[in-house]
Amino acid sequence: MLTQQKLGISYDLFTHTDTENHHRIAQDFFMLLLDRGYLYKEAQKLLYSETEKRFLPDRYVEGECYICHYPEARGDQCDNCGNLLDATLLINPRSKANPTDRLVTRETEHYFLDLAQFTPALLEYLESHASHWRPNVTAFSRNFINEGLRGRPITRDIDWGIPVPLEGWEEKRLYVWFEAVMGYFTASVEWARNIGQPDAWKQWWYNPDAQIYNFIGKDNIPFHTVIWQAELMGVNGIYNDGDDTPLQLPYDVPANEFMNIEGKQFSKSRNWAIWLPDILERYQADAIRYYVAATLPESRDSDFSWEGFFTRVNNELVAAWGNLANRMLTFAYKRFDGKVPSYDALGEKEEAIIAKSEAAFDSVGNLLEEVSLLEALKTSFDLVREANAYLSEREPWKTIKDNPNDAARSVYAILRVIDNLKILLAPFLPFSAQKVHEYLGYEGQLFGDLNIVLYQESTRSHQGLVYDGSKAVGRWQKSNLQAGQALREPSPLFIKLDMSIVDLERSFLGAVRDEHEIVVGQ
RNA sequence: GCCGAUGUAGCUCAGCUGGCUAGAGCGUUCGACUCAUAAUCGAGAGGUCCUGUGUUCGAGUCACAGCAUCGGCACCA
Repeated sequence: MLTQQKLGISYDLFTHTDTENHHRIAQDFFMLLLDRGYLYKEAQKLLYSETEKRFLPDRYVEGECYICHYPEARGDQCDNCGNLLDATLLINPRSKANPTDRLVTRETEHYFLDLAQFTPALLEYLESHASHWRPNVTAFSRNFINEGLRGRPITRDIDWGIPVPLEGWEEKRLYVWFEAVMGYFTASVEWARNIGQPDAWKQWWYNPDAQIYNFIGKDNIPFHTVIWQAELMGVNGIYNDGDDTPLQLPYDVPANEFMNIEGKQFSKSRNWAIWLPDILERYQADAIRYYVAATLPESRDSDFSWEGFFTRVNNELVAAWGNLANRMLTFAYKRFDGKVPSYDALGEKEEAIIAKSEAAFDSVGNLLEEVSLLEALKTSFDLVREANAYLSEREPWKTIKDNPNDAARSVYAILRVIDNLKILLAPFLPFSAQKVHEYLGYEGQLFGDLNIVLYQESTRSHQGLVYDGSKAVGRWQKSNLQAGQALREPSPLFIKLDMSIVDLERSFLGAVRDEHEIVVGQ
């Protein structure tokens, strides 16, 4: 949470799934689905470890492949012949953790979510959203459904997690994926209660105008486009006192592809990773945010490289936007008596560039809504470049000598464009937006505060990251910058990076980490 | 193996329902400027649009086949 706070990622409420609230609602979901006939019971055979006294998931099992007789086949798939396997058919199955352990096949009973019942409704849901979804998400989900939905077990023989609320099922728990996605719902209920308006969550879930977006990685697509929808359809009307407004389904599930590091996949265990708490000690949050946003894997996998970080931060963020803001704020502060210049009238060029920056509120706003974040960022940066080009043409540093009014007009126009850009870029660069806001002489904070709050329930407590917007003055609105407004003394928005960071950061990749030096974020 | 996505300048990526003399940013070359963190501005060079076959007056865009990368394939969260 500390890391998210430092990065400026805001949530109305970022909470846990191990709360009483979440447990209670997840159990209510389960019972309602059961009552309505969307769950069924079935016995299945699984491998059981007599020493560990528990059933082992396939991934913890190895044995001889019953197809090609490769001796090291995994429980779910054989790496030699590539076939998907049934773990209970493995020859001489053994536990990975404990190879001498004897595994036996035992029968166990579980509840299954009967996804097949939802097939027509799910397909209809998909088709009605396909036009604004990313192609991969739609195609993948459609295919997942058309392959035929099977019942999915939603309970497990484990001793941690949410208890199954039925007599005789005390030894079993709800399957994590069945209940984890409910966090979207349960968190909103918790939030409503926390702010003292227990029904406020309905403005998301029972409001046909609300649009729910779930941001995920591509590996989680079916959970967020099929299973969660089925669960929601199944509990339609829950907690709504007989009102027949339908429970809202996600409007968009903009799954991202994967971001690699220096050409290879992230791996925590091999420390092929970037530790946010670490790099937040060394770099500005906005620099990190800029690079990640600019290389976001929106439609294909992308790569986080330190050389890329270095060049994009220096040549784009610092050189284009940071420099534009700094050069004009400094110029105005030094040459116009520390004030936003006064001018008699704006010329055509000034009107044009201001109008263009104002029009961007619509275009960038729309791009953000459709989650075209790369394009949204690019659109704002195009404007930055245009502002720089305008300055080269108008040259206020020259005109100020013999035509101060002309210079004033130019500087005013660009300050106003900068004021607009501050807001247009704020979703990406909130911290530097705040700086620009202050240098321009405004009061107050653009964004509210992110607080880490301790919540007490009857038997336990948990922390939440909570956004308090009461002090926020930032709005998605055009600038109304007043001539004569007193500026504050500016300084550069961003720190220019030294080339040495590239080799330095690369040297940390894959190296042994000294755990004592880790700044733990959460 | 099956399914899906992706494959376009050195790098990162746009190109929706076929009309492109294939675009942008960065890098690179040349020139200009000096208000600014040696930042900025202008001009130029740079591409058998993964491969092959086909449909079409016309294909980066459609179809089929293949190759490569990534993900999913249901008890891993």
